[in-house]
Amino acid sequence: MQEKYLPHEIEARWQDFWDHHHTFQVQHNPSRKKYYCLVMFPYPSGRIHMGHVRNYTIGDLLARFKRMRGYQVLHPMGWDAFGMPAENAAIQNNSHPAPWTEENITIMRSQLKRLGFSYDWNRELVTCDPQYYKWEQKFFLQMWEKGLVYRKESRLNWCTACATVLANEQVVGGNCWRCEGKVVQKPMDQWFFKITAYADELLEGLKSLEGKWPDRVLTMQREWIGRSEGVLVDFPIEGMEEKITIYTTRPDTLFGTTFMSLAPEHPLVEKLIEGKHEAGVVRTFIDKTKRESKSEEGEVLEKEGIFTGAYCVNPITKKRLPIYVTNFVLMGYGTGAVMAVPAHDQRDFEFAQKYHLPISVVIQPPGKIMDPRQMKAAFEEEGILTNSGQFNGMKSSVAKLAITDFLERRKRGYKAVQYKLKDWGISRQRYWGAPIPAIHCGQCGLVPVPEDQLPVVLPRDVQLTGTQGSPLARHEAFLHVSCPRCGASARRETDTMDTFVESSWYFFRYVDPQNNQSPFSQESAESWCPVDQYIGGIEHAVLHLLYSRFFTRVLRDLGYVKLNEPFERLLTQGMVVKDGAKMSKSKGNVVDPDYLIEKYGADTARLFILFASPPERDLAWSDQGVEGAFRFLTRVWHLFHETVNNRWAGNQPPAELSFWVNKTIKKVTEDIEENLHFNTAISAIMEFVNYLSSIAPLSGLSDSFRGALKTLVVLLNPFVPHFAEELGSIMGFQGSMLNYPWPSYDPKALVEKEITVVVQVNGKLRAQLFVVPELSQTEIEKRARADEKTASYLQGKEIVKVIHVPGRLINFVVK
RNA sequence: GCCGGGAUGGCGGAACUGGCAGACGCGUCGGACUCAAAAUCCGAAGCCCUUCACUGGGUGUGAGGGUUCGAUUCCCUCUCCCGGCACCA
Repeated sequence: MQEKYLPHEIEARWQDFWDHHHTFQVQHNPSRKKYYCLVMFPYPSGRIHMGHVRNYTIGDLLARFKRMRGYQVLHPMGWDAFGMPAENAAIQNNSHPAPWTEENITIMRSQLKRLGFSYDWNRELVTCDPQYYKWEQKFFLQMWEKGLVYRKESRLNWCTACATVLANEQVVGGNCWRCEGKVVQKPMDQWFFKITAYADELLEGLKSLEGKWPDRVLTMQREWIGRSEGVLVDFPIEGMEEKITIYTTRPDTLFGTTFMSLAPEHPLVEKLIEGKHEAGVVRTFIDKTKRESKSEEGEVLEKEGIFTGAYCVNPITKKRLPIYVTNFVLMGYGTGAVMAVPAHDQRDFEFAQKYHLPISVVIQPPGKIMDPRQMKAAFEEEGILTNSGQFNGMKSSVAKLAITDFLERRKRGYKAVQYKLKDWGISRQRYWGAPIPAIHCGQCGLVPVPEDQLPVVLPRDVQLTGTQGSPLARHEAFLHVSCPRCGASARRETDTMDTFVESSWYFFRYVDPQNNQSPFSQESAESWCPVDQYIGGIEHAVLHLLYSRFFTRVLRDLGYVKLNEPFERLLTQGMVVKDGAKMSKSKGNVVDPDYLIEKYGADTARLFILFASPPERDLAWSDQGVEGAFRFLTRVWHLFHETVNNRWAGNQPPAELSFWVNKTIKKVTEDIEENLHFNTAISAIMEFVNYLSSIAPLSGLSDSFRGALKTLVVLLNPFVPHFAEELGSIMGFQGSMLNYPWPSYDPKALVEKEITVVVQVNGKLRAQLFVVPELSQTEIEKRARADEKTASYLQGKEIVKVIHVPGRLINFVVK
């Protein structure tokens, strides 16, 4: 055994060993229990950063631990390879996204290998591979057939100078981020996935994840879906056939409606103002609002509106209500029309005050009378109905039902459920993505690409300019096709899919990645899915995780899988921060993983990351902390070195050695398995090492001491695998430590022979007694009183009460 | 504004079900080794006061209050920090 701990030599050797012995390859075996451990796959952006290292270290620890616990573990890795950075880099370097992506993958793969992660590299997948996105195109066609895909006009950011669609984050202050050209809202036909068809199910499904996913992720998804129950109510328009339908969650306030608010884009507006002298000003107002509505994020605009000259009628009171177009009603939610109840809705209240519209109180707080003239704000809580005809005196909750019922019976209103969730727009006017398999035919309209023509391969021979729109639209060979239905010459769809589509199902492909007959066999999916532990950043709390849940249900309904939820447990790890900020190039506070590996080795990096904080919290980087981790490994190394070289003379292991061994096994096992608190597991190992070092001189030659070292090596294995493999082989383990079972502990060995009982007087610590666990209260009390210091506090006092917590403390309450 | 999460030494963090607060690590200080330094090893330490010293006492988990023999832990009020949502009718 080397005297010095030489991480590089050890790590290279064991990485080779694992490679040659195919240690990480896994084939499903129905007789063994399975564990699918997945970390969110990376975008191949260039090099691995500390966030990746943290993410993958946590996954690797669990994968190795579970394997030692007797599971067959699926632990795959791949690349989320489509996306804009590749395209931007290509534009900048006048090259192509493919080689850029491939080079990055090569670099990052070798970095991951140097960190010693236990991936089954045979299952590696790359989403820009036609053999991958082929199946995605197939899903698209099947979803289309099922009515889950549709086209709709929607407004996009359009740079007039580049003739390109921009993502929201590429619009800077109303201008293009690249050329600073003017950005306008351009309506374009877009492809959508009908995720709203699953809104209720996606919401309901969250219940089954309680306790297994972080609460805040569940809350965020719940709010994002944003379900509300209410009523659609029809308001007849004076002098017109049409009605205005509004959505409200407060039918109990219906009697308090004093005007009507329409969104500027509401389809009835034009009809309402037609031929009226208000038409001109209303149009001007709408134009102005459209320009301003792209307001800065988070800013609440001053409420404004304009009277249309038209009136509608409250279906229940028959009162005549002026119709306004306002800048605060959203077309995208509900019906784009709102019954305005200024007394009980703050927005309507502000608007009514500004434009001197009547305020009518119909809900009174219990035991109070509100006067509209005195009100400073709307009363939005529930209360007792007033000025509401036959519903007077009812509580809001009761009146809601009663009024809804009343409206339904007269066919003036209907119960309705609304969601904030919108359908998923998947069209991207971008080159580097999976082509949408559709054809535009002059005769037949939109025609799906026949399945046997998949994949629709993204052509490689394009020039990216960043202007003039998608290069696919100029690629003659790609563009021109004959219509699969009528044979006429037709045009291929040039939009590509949102890259979130690839990541919505990659976890299924891993179970059977080489399958060229189907996306994956049902059998493999049933064997491995769901993912038992999913690990990734909180930034995906809504989008990626929601889309994956949606896709899983779609694939279930298409007959591919039998599950509802793809990810059984979710761990969202915190950021890696340094000097109080997230590591980033612009802040200049990045620590390069390669540098770390060169200086200390992968095991030190892994140990520090796991030790520095619990996984869900942010990790504060500390160079000295890394030193500390390295120092710990060196200390352990020396402990083994001295032992195998018989440097210690003693052969008398203390009685409590077995207690220590068992206590440490218990603590480490439970911390990993139950709480995923790796930092405390490591501190338990450190305490164990400290103890072993302290007894080494008197017991280093004994078998039980050497046995304890063996246990230590096994416990260290998931954390610092190269290190543990090396010490394991020195201690006589054959092959990889991964094939050795995780140790169990003996509960009998955990029973202590002597315990500490704390003596308190009025809750203040005064003495400690060292006693056998079974000692009676009377005896403990006697000994406590015999203690000199305790006695001095009891002197001259009356003992009111004695509290004895067995095995812990005795407390004298005195006066 | 609404909804979450959090606040513990100089720092990262620990503490079972309400029972010795500060485990473990970093940093600091003192000592050993060394010509010297680094590395390593041993030891000290929440803070304040007290004692020549041994010691002794008080106080302490963001602030204030409450429940309890006993509160980092439970309840109420407040402050600050982080995250999410934000005209959603």
